[in-house]
Amino acid sequence: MKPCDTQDTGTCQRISEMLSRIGDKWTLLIVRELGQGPLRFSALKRRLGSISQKMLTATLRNLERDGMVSRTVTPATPPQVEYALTAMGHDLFRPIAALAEWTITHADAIDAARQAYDGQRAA
Amino acid sequence: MKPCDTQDTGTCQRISEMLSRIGDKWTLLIVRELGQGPLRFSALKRRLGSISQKMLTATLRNLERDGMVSRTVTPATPPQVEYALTAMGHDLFRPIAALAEWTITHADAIDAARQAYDGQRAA
DNA sequence: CCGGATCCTCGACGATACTG
DNA sequence: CAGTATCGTCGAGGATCCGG
Repeated sequence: MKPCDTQDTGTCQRISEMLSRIGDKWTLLIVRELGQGPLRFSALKRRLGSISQKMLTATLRNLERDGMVSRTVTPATPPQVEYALTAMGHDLFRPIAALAEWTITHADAIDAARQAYDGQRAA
Repeated sequence: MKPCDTQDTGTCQRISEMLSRIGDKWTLLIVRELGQGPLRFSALKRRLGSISQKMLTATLRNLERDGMVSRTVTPATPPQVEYALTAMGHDLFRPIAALAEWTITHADAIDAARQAYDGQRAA
């Protein structure tokens, strides 16, 4: 029932690792873009706007290594590289969407809690 | 359907923020412990083993500020402080459990993808 | 027992310049 | 176009000491 209660420590760390990956600065945004269809490197970079090439490359490498994203090179001049979500990558959407929905429905309550907490400290 | 597709940028950032919080080094482990019942500061620290007091305090403060955890002080010598999940904190379990389940069922596929990726680079 | 204050280390991330 | 390499910054997190 609970995320880790019945799991051994290794499995729990695994879950935490997954959360860290998705919770990092760019993964969610990249997966979001690719969720709408394959994109080339530059197109992806343009859509994300403020990301550096370094981080885009690194994040894509991680996603590729974990089998979430496929990388297809089309030999040409200039070269073309297309990134797309794999089946597993798409699958990942479902549980993330659940967490997203939870966050949206609780956003007001969280804000209220923060204001209450901060207000109390000012006194 | 998708986590952020239909959401404005602010909401998407909100979701990312939530993922970062849960994905940080200690939050999941702490929430996991408190999910089984309230605990005092030292007991929590003992259970987590390798955490520093600083990080335990900081993480608990964040959770308290967001309304996920309640902090109850019992005046005494020595002082007693008990931490417990709030209703909202318990609620958080559900979407996290979904992600945990996903991770467990795909763990083997991810491992295989990593080995394939790493193996190819060695050549 | 609880937790604040301080110092230090280290990895994430960004900016820039360079290559096939 | 799609990267790699290098450098610098900054904050997360650990260790330790101190106070209520």
